[in-house]
Amino acid sequence: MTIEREYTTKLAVDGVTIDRRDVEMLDAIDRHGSMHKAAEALGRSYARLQNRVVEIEDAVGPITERQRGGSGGGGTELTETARELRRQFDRHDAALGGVAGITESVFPGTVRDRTGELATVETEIGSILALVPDDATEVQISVRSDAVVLTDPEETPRADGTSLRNQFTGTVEGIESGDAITRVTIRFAPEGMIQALVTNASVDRLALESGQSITASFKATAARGVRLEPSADE
Amino acid sequence: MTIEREYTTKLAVDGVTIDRRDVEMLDAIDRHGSMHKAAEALGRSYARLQNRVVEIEDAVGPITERQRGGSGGGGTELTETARELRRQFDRHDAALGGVAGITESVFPGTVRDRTGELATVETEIGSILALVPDDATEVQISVRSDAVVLTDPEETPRADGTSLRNQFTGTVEGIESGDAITRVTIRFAPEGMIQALVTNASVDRLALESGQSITASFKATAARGVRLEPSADE
DNA sequence: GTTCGTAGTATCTATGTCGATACAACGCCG
DNA sequence: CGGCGTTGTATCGACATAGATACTACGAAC
Repeated sequence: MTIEREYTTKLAVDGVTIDRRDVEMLDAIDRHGSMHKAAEALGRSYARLQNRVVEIEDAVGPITERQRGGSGGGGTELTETARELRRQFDRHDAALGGVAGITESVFPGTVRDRTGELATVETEIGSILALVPDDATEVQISVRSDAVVLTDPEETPRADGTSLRNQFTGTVEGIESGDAITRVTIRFAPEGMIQALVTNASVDRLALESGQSITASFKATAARGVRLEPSADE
Repeated sequence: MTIEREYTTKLAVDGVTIDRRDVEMLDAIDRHGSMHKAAEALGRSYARLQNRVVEIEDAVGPITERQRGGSGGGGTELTETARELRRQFDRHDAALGGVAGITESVFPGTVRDRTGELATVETEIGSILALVPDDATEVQISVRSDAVVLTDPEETPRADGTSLRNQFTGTVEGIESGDAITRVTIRFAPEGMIQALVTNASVDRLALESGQSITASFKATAARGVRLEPSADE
């Protein structure tokens, strides 16, 4: 059973929800200069596409300047609003894509102390400071590998000079290098492991190799807890 | 125009795509012990719900043990597979929720050097090492505030002792404290700004206050570029 | 004033999803 | 042996979405 994490990106603006299809529509209008050509290029019906443009404009204001008649019969141009929507969508989509594509390290544990949404969670690798949902006590802490910072244990700054609240020292167990990015697997004392994504250059500078001692740090705000034992009976 | 970033969470397992509705269905079955009661509790029709269970099982194997007849008429229990699906979904959902809810700092810039997906991007605050799409040259770099590490400039480790490839020193401009988390805004020389999410405890330990000099660092793998000038004409 | 390619609008139809309904099959229990 | 509350299955209709089609309106260029 192979599980792939997926998602769909949306923007809720005023009254409407803009999805990928809408953004592709705006893109096509921008490229072709008319809604008719955009519809044809996308394989959509002109009528629906035009309706959708009006629907969005009713909610968020003008996203197009549409002209009928005139040289060439008229045409449609995007407004700056439309371009801003597209940029926002692309950024959000990239952020979500980052989450879906990146490995995470998972540590089951139990919540000890709590201050608001922040809590100390007891796990197999030690205490982790993380964001956890309000009512949870048994949780899984998950840490995105692109949030894990590696440092030489010798030079790791004193804990009070940084906002990296979680620091664990272990040994390098695996190194998988790509074109520019390397995935480093670090093993802690009993059986915990964490993965870190770092640039190849960082691998060189830290002179990482298997068996070496290394410190992995991550921020409390980058560690998220998910309630393990589910939903209370209602 | 207020824009809210939204998303829908999905898991693609073998042949099917499992969404929030499916997970809520599994949850209800688990709580009530039967598909009939689950359907009633969810306000769904039993027929559709049962069809969906079979549909999922055809793709991923048994997610329930269903018994008809017997004491109480029978009932339905979840398998461990179903529980694992639910945990995966919750983790993924939490990760996506983190992205959607967190502020990002955005820096427009132009790509200089590139090695695979990693590139040096020239921005208003200086050179940023970031992940950028293959064909882009004009990009927006966006940095999640929960990935920004704050350090005392005096104690900031030498750049070659860490995998934090991007370091910028500026002055604290704003501090907004919540129950447990504080959002710190840092201003760089000309006009660039970045936001960092840190624990309140970190604010204390770094003795953060407005006007103070501070170093903000983030990993190259946590900085993502989005193509600004869109899609090539086709 | 005719032409042309566009915008704008209304209506019909196909499609897919889901609830509603009805009924058979099952097996323990009294 | 009948009752009961399940699972299992088939069919119908409601609803929303979108394509297909047809027609009007527009305005510069020729």
